[in-house]
Amino acid sequence: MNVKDEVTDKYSLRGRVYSKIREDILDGRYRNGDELREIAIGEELGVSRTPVREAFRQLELEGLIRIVPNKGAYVTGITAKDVKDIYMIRSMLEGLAAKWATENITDEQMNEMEENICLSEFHSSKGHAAQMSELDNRFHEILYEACGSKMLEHQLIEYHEYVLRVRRKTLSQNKRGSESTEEHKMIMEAIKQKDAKKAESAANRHIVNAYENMVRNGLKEAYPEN
Amino acid sequence: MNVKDEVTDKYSLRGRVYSKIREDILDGRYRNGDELREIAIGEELGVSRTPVREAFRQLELEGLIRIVPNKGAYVTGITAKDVKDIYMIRSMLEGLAAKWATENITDEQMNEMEENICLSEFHSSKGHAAQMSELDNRFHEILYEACGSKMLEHQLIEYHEYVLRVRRKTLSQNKRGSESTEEHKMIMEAIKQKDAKKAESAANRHIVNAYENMVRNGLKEAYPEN
DNA sequence: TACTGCATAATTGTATACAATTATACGATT
DNA sequence: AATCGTATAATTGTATACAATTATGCAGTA
Repeated sequence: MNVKDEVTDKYSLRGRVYSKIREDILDGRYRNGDELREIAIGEELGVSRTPVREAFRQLELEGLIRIVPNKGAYVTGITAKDVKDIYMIRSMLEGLAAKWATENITDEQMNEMEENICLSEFHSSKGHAAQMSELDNRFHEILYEACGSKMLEHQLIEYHEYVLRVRRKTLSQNKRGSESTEEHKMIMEAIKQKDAKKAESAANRHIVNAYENMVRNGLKEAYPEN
Repeated sequence: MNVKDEVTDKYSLRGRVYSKIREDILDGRYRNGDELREIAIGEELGVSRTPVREAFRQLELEGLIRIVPNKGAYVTGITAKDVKDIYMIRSMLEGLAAKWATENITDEQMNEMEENICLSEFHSSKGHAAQMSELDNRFHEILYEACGSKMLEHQLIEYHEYVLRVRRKTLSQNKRGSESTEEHKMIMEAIKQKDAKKAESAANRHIVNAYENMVRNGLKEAYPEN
């Protein structure tokens, strides 16, 4: 797949409609139990029902809405507990990815990981929040690619996307930045040493720490209790 | 939600068209790289392009096909390695579910689990393959419900569905039946004793054992190598 | 032969029309 | 007043029409 394809894909109507509704659910614009009407959403986005319906089917598969046949689509949303569960699940899977990466990472991926950490240390010291966020995302993407499993990569990307939205709700703060980079470094070094156990536990802890940081920054207040 | 809703739900939540195409991919009728044409599949199933397109969007989200805009839908399929990866991922998540179940299982769920194992022992001794299969599926469903996490349950059901298809490809054999029941019993007892660690490791091992049994029964021969 | 350019066909993307189902309003009946 | 039944409206499910894009075949040319 060349670059043009990727761009086309990303901005195609299909993707756009799906992404928009998904974002609105994860951002809390549509709330738990809200009924989504095909025509209303279509008009809002300037499209017909067809692309909206296709998006609905995807959202249902993802568990964000529930479609009752011949009745309608109802937002399932996510609660504070869901977010916690996702982080716990992700902690395990991220550990598995780190473990597998010790066997499967390529030299090129290893290099990009080291470069990523080097840059993170720089921008962290400067307090560049936007760059830090970008580098953090990229670190995890590299890890997912490096695990050598299409299935695990696919799964982790899905959870990571959840997290990107959730994080918007909590305050971004750069104190976590240096801690996070330090943890990335530990994961990277364990992978470099091919120490599977160490890589796994470091990745486990990293995600749990990220979650606990979010809780301290008002996650509970941003999501419904149940 | 009454019974009728559940039934309706079961057959349309993931529509008929989606299920059929998915099955055909997982059963190997469509092979890696095959191009799926909306009209052809629609005619085969006696529907128009609209439901087929909706199914395609879902299958793409699941990673079973890849849609290139304005070109077509191409089967991604699953390889022997994918199956292995899924089992390893599922092993971890099933362990997590068992761990969480020690805290969240209801008396009713515990009872059904015990009943399930009792029946499994009976049908195993009689060599009733169909009942064994049904009871095995149900055991895992109970475990997923009992973990008390919508997110984890959703995820495990998805993986479990994969497995249902995959298992068809390997010979079902009843020697595994008694072993499997024994393992279920260990998981159940650990949950009953609220021994989280024991429950987790027992569930981990159970899934790994199930995978190894599948390998012994010709999994590799049933799927493409890469 | 190999390659280019154009016309045609095939396929997907989107909008719309119609059918099936469900929700709602309102009058009749008790 | 409350309830039931029916007519109407609203909404979803599916099919089809048309537009946009891509694939294909073929004549012409070097």
